Parts: sequence; C-alpha cells; structure tokens
Amino acid sequence: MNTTPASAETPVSLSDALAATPAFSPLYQQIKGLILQGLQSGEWKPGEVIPSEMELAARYRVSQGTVRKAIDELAGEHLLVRRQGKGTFVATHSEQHVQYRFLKLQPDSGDLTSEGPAQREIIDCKRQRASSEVARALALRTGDAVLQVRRVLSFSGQPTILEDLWLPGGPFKGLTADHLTKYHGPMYALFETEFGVRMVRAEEKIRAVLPDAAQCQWLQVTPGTPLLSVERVAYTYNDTPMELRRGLYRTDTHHYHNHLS
Amino acid sequence: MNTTPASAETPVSLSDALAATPAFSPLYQQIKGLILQGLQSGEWKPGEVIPSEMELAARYRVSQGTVRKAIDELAGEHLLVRRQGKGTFVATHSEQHVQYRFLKLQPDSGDLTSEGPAQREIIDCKRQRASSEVARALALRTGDAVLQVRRVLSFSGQPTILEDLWLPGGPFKGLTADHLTKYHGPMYALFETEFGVRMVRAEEKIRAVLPDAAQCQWLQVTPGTPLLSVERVAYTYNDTPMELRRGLYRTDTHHYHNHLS
DNA sequence: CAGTGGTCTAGACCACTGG
DNA sequence: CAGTGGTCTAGACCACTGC
Repeated sequence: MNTTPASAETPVSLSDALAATPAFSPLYQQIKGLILQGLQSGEWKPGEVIPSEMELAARYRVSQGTVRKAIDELAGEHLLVRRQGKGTFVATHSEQHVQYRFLKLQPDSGDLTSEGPAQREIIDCKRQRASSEVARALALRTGDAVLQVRRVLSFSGQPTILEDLWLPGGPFKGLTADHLTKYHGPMYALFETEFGVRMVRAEEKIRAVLPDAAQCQWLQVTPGTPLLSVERVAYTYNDTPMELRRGLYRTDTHHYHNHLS
Repeated sequence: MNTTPASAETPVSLSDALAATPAFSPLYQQIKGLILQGLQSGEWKPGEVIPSEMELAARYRVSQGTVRKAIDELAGEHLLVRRQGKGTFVATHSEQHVQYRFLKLQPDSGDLTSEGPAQREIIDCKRQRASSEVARALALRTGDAVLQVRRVLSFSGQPTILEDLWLPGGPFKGLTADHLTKYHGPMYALFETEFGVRMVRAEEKIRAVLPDAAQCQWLQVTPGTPLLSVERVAYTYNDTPMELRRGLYRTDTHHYHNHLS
C-alpha cells in the first residue's frame, strides 16, 4: 500500500525511469484493485451487499473518502450498485430493470419491456472445437473445446433475433440445451448463478447483411431483406473474453438504439 | 442557493408533497447548473479555460470540494476537460484526438485516423421548409425554415458515407455550400466557431436497408448491397435538438463499432 | 517557483431504509 | 432508532505545467 511505488525502496535505473511511465497509482486505485479482487474471487457474489464504506475503510486502513472514490469508479463501471440507506451491492444481470443492458434493440414505438417478456427458443447447443476465428475472439487455441448455442428471440410472438453463441468449454462445462430451455430469464443471469461467470462489458461490430435461406426461415423474412449483423465479444472481470455472439436483427419493426455522449 | 428547497419559506401542501418528489438538489448540482449557464451564455467558449476551482469556489461561496464535484460531472459528460497543472477547459470538436467522437464507423483493420483525413464532398446545401418529420425531430413547426445538406465522405479515396443533414434555419442563418466546401475539418467544429452551436450528445437509430439507384451512384455500390442506415439527432446544451442527420454507411470494408458497459 | 488540478484526511451533518 | 450511503467543509500535501 505504497503511495509512491517508485520510492527509495525500489531502485529504478535512469533508463527505466525514462522508458516506463512512473506508474504513480493513487491510493483509491489500489483500494479499487483490492475490491475488484474480492469480486473476482467470489468473496462477494452478484446481488449481495459488500461491507459498508466504514468497514472497508477500517479493513484497508484508509479514510472513508478514499474507499468512497474507489467504489464510485466501480459503480460507474456498473460493477457495483449503490443504494442509499441500504448498502453497496454487487451488480447482477438478474434484475428486472437491467435485464436488457447489453441488448440495444428497441421497437420502433415504445420499449422492449412494453412488448412483454421475450420468447427464447433454443435451436441447438453442442460441443465443438474452436475454429481459428472463434479461438482468436475467445483467447483460446484453435481446436480447444467450445460450446455453440443457436437460438431465436421473439417479441410479441414475432421472431426478431437469430443468434449464434460460442462459449469457452472450460468455464461452461456442463451447460446443456436443457439448462437453457428450462431457464426463463436473461442468459447472462444464468451464467452468473450456474457458472459464476459475470459479464461486465462487451464490444460490438455492426454491419448490414443479407440473410441466407436458413436464416430467412428462422426469422420468417423473405430473401433479400437486409438485416443487422451484430458481432459481440463479452468480457468478465480482467478483460477476459467469455463469449462470442453473432446476432441477426430484424430492423423493419425494431432499430438498434445508441446514445452518444 | 438553498440546500433544502422544500423548507418553511415555500409551504407545500400534503398532496403536493406526495405527488411531486421533494426535489432535493444538492449544492454541487446547483453549482453545476451555474457553470452550465456560463457555458450556454458563451461566457466561456469552446477551447477556452474556465476559472480555477478556487476562483469558482470563491465566486459561488462554496468549498473547493463542492466545485470539484460539479466539474467532475461536467467532465464526465464531456462538456469540460480537465488538464492537470493547466486548468479546466471547455470541450471542443476542433481537437485532433476527439475529431470523430460521434462517428462510430471503423475500418475493419486499423482505425479511422490510420486512413488519413476524410475527404468531404458537399453535394448540395439548400434552404427548405421543414417536413412534419423533420420538424418533429428538431422541435420546430412544420414549414419552418431549415437547411438541408447532402454530402459524401470518402476514406482512402473510397466513398463510404452518404449523409443528409437538416439544420434549424435560425441558429444556422448564413450557412452556405461555400462555407462547407472551404472548411476542412469536422463539421461540428465549424458549427462551434461560426455559429456558436456546440453539439453535446446525440441519439442514433440504426437499421439495415437497401439503397435506391441514386444512393448506389454516390456510394459506388451495386443495387442490392445492404447498407447501414444511421439516423442521428444531435443536441446542444439544454437538450435542444440542433441537427437531424441520416447517414448511409458502407459496411463491406468498415463496421459500426460500439462499446457496451 | 507559483498556480493548476489531484489525492487524502477527519469530522459534521443530511437523506434514506428498515426494524 | 441505528446504520447506510450522500453531501459539504477545511486543510494538508502531491503531481504536473509553464515561466
């Protein structure tokens, strides 16, 4: 817990000092790191309260304000959720008002919740060997075990999204079509409760494409209907990629909504 | 500057108290509002420094910490930019590293800056009367004066984006094709310097579409090539809509990149 | 070196929650 | 009512910038 890591105790050569940034890291960043450890290690699980600011301040031997700033940043990254009067909680995908946090598709009028719950139909779930492409996205080696899932999401009875998912075989050992079919709720919530994998952020690449015959079938659109192709890589703590997802979105009744600021 | 607005001075009926939220607003939020006023009124212009935290604290008769928290939020919304040792500056679209802040299109390999500067070709710029649709988006009345601009953006010589813009006639009085053609740089930078209009945030609706014959010409694609349709409404301070923009993006060599967190 | 933003502390008080 | 997060203050010191 050193405020100035590059102090006398750790001699640094002149060239080092010039090459690498001094890497000064404020106390609250170090506290943030410690809290992050607690989250990764599973000491505090999604949905649970973490200790109060005063307790954490005592544990880490810093002032409440320093803990506060660390928690502020983690809350800003949606890893923690503060609730005045109640405490600070580990964020989870299992809550109503954050169900569709990573799904930016909206009906042209109203919002997703107004369309009622999504119907999820699992088409397929099988073990496979990672193609070079999948391996690269998931930071695996080509040929490593992966799970592939295909499903259709419908809103108000209309098939709207066709998705293919690839998951690393290790962390998701034991996942079957049965799991997915029986579980009603967001997939990321299931990942949390059943496999201890919490998705924290994601990157999406979006393109306009034309569907092939099979895809037309699943989405019940005519060939030649342009669709949105959404390729997502989702990450857990530590920037570890844990899911590759390729979605085809209908955009005749819905649109992808994005807020820029 | 009242910490508890619903105090004895302003009697509130029981029904009011139950209906409307108490609307307690912390001091730093009020300071934030005052700074925002300074930005809107043009007291501090894009690119300029605002007074130091100590000065503002003295002016508003609060502690430095309170000003700090206000500025923190404004910096988080990208209205201000803090530079240690130098001061706090009004954000601007005229800087290299934030040039494409609202443009999420990326080449499939590398980034936009690696492709060199964008070539901007103004196709058209004319005064018009707002259609009901345009009027609604810009919070005008149908028939009000608007400017319509059409242009093509090319990267590495390849036409990639075809855009139509609608701007309210009032704030942009005097804008001509000449302005746009002669100005080399981001359009939002020109809006700042020439018309005092700073774009602060935007909303985008994205769909997959098929281009018509004219659009194919401009983008040099064959009919039947699916394109990304990006409809953007951009806002100044105060959530005032100031631009409606409809873009068609080629996504065979580029993709729309989005970060979810 | 003075002036800026950035960090850290300690303590007081407020707003919200639940028993 | 006690316990939580939220606000506000005052003061000390650190890191960075430019003269």
